[in-house]
Amino acid sequence: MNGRPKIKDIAAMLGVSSATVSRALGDGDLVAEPTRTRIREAARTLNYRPNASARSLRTRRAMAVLMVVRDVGNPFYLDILKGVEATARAAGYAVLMGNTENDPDREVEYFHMLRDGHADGMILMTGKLPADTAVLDALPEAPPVVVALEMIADSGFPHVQIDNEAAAAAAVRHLIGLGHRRIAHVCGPVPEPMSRGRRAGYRAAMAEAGLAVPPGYEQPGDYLLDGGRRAGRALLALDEPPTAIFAANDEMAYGAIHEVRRLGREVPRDVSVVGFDDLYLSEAFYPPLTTVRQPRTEIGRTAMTMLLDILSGGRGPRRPVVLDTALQVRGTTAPPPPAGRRPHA
Amino acid sequence: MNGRPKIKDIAAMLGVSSATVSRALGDGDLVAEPTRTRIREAARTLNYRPNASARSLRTRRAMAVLMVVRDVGNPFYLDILKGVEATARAAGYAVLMGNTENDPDREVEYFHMLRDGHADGMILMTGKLPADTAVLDALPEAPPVVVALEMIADSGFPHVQIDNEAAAAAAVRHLIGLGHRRIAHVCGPVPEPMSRGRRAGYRAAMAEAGLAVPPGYEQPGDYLLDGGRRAGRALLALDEPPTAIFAANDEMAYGAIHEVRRLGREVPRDVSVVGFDDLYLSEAFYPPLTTVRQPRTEIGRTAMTMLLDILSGGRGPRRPVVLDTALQVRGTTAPPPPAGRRPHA
DNA sequence: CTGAAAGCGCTAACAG
DNA sequence: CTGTTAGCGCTTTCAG
Repeated sequence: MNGRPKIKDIAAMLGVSSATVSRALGDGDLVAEPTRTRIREAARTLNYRPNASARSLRTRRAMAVLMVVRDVGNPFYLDILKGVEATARAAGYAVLMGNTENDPDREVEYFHMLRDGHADGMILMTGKLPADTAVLDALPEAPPVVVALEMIADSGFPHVQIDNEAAAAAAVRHLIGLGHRRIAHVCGPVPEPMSRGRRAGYRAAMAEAGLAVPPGYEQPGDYLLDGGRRAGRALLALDEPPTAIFAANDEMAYGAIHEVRRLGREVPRDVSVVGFDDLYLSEAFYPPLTTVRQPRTEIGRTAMTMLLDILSGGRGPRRPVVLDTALQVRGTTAPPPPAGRRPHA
Repeated sequence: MNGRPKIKDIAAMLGVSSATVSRALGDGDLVAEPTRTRIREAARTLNYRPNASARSLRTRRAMAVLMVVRDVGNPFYLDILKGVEATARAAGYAVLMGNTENDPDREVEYFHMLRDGHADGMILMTGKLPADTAVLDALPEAPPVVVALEMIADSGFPHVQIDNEAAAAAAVRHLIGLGHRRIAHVCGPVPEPMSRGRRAGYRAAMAEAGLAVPPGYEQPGDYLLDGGRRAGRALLALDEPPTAIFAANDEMAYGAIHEVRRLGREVPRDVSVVGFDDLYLSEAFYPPLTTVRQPRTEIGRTAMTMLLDILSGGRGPRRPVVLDTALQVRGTTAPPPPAGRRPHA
């Protein structure tokens, strides 16, 4: 049989109408048992599969969702994608990858794809909405969009996230508990709510322990390796360098550790380091990285579940869904060096 | 304007036919200049976007490709995805993610998606074709499929890959050059051509240097952290443990290093380790991992470029495209310990 | 250069 | 329970 078979072919071959075939192939039992099995068998023999666009055009459902991130190359998104994919797939949805690279044009483009029927819904992980609000206005009142991880102020979209502030505070308290008093923080880009949240947690934990945050103890960062390196270098160059560093993500923690070592200090002997994310293979690092674990797969799963709910008529949760984090205490944290042996010795 | 505008709306509003609108919005200059701009402006004002399914149904092109991997959660695929995405996007194609997890049903499913018009082409990175050949038979004679990275025997599909054997041999030669003579290999799953290739390279380099591969020096592995750990443990337990280990991928190299350290040896002082892949952040590892770098982004770019060629009528390269690898010599390799100080001392 | 008309393959009224 | 009919929104002959 050349050229994929269509419903019409099956109908003709079996002497029924195409409507009957369509119904027989669907869920309900709107078709009498004998014909139904005949039709299904014929379909299987012919290796029939409904044409995707024809069906979508008719039903107005693409059976696809769009997962939009800032950088597909970032390992952070992997497990989230995994959770999204598994949940989507179980519900019969395909997953389209969107990558914005912070390009406003692309950000808009993906919203367009929603409107033009490429996808039925979107999971947004870029931390912002297109500046060009025309796109948003063109969407229906309750667009099938779920925001994951990153707060978008006043977006009104349902979202799933973690409590960055609480998690960061817990990480810093761990360091304080070990006896550290000079604890520095490598921030993420501070315009972003996520970075601010983690910094707020750092500040809160310091304040609650009566510890000062000396000038230079809050280093700017970009969530990248090099930013971590720069911050590490700057911190060790201070007159009173910290004995512990809390980095806003694992990648910067790696960078900081790298630099600390390059300058002849040891981790955690001279300087303790805590990260945030618990990347794949962070446990394989040496020493294994102490870090805040985010339930990434579950974030993906939850976001997709929320989206599915919305797509089937639900409104989605009215308040943010907050998932639990857990501090993974591993090998990069230890009590501070004895007072006589400052790391800058 | 409620409800997305369609061509008909624009046509009515401007007093032209919908055919004219369609043409004006297309590429060619089949429409007189004045009307053409009028139409385009109207479209922009209305925020018009053609309906994806309607267009696909008519043109028989989904403008989407499918990238199928065995495990979306594996960081290895990240940069490849990045290359695919960038190239696809530039050509106006969306990227659908496929994840098989080695499930034969899913493998088949993605081929179906090709046939039913969900996607126009596929980049296959699973290393195998569905066992159920019926699916394949149903495809056109030259299906728009490109195989990346993994050999599929006799598939006949164009493919892009690296020379696993040569790259592995180069890695082992590096160890030999440092003076190592007792070099072990942690294999990937040996049924896979990729794993066999790397093992073949290991054997070839050993043979060419006149070095023996004692029993137990070829450890089975699974490309996962734990497999690396197990292999590392087994190797150090040998009567004559190796002074160097070549792992078939970075992840197992990490596992092996982890275990070597747990047993009180140092890397590279007592044991040198070489990986394969050069994962994101492998340079941030401590010590930075010596490994074989694969041009992952380029692999993705190349595969997608080949696919685009096929989709526009080309036949694709008749012979495999082989991209270059490069050994990254970093911190986990060093000359072997002096004879008196065997690692099992 | 533009319009009229057909039709991609499917599903959903509406009848019977 | 099944058939007839219409139409989703677009592109593309075919005429003019």
